[in-house]
Amino acid sequence: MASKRKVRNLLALAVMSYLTHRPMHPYELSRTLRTNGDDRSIKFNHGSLYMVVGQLERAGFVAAQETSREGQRPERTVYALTDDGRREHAEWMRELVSEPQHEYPGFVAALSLIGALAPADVVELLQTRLARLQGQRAEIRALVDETVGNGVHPLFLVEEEYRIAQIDGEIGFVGDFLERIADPNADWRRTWDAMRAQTGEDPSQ
Amino acid sequence: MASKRKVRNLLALAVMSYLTHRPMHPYELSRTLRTNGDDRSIKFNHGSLYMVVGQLERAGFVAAQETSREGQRPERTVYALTDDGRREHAEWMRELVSEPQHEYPGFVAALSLIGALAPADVVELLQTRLARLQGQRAEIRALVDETVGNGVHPLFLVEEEYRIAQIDGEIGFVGDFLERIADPNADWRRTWDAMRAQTGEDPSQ
DNA sequence: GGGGTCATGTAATAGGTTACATGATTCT
DNA sequence: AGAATCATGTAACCTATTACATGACCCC
Repeated sequence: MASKRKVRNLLALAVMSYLTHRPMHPYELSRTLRTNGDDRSIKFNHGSLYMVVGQLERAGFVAAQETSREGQRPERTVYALTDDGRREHAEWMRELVSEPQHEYPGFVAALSLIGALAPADVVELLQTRLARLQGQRAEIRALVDETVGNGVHPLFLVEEEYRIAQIDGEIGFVGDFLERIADPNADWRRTWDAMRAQTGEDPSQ
Repeated sequence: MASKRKVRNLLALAVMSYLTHRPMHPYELSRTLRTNGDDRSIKFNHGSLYMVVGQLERAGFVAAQETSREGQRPERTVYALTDDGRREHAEWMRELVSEPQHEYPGFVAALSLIGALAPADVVELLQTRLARLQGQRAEIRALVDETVGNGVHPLFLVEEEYRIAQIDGEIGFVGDFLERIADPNADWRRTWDAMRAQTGEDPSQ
């Protein structure tokens, strides 16, 4: 099922999404994505956009429609979604919503190698993380509240609610982990120290 | 702070981590990563490993130490961590543990564009997701329990506990979201339908 | 009317994945 | 002894990011 999509970059999904409504030229897409704040959810930079549009064109999901000129600005190529593109877009969306994907966040990588650090250090680092997580949570909450205050329905910010749920899960995990290793006599802490003694690590780093 | 690391690929972090203990040649690294199950936490494929080792060498974090030959097998270059490499490794680990990074999971992208799908459909898709999340959770739990049953201390699987915490957060979120849109007369559901009527979407897809 | 910034895109470079290649070992 | 798989690496090909380029508009 995890089909071999011809274009995998999620920016392409956003492009197809906007082209569902009406044809646009790349720069307009770029603007729209930025002002809609989609760049909080999808990695985006100016250069990649043109690349992605090119890929979509080669894949037959969008087609150049006309090249218009307005005032004395350079010519712009307007792209429209093809029928194939419409199908691809819907299918991809459905897949993303229904099938959890295996991903590789940096924190997971670090956790899997955490034995390399001294537990006393890790306690400090995790406390820092905890504070920052709480800060991020507050920022997101503020952003959502402000936007909703301006009359936007929370449905349009549901991805931010998801982020908050993830942050809360992480805060819980970090708290638990800290409890297990903060006390120098705790089981986990002793195991950790013992392992590092074995492999001959410098206990101070 | 969020320094401009010369090598950003997380696979490089794992490589440096293993080279902390002793010098190895790339193929041995490859084997070790696989058998230790690090490929669950760090994206890994055979080809990238050689690339990453090359990058690390150019950056001065590892150095070719000797080329050994065993039996009639091809020659292998053994790499050792340099002092710079040791510093970089420790610093990077500390950064990853203490600073939450902004990342771009596929589900967030889909959520931010979710308005393109019909709410009735989304209900179904989310139910499917929920079931799969529960399946994944059970798999991870089983893996952890089995490994711990074999005498491995749970400290060495802490990244899997983190995954479970994230999945639990996601399950909670999806459940809430479903409640908000499952009932055709719920506030969210009506907003959603109204928006789609405005932009003239086909209600059946 | 000159200095910023907006609008619009292309080109150069670096990063990552897949495919290919080849001798050694093991299995039947 | 031929087939399968392990061991080991290189090369070709995409993908993605950064840097460069250039005319228009706007402010003082």
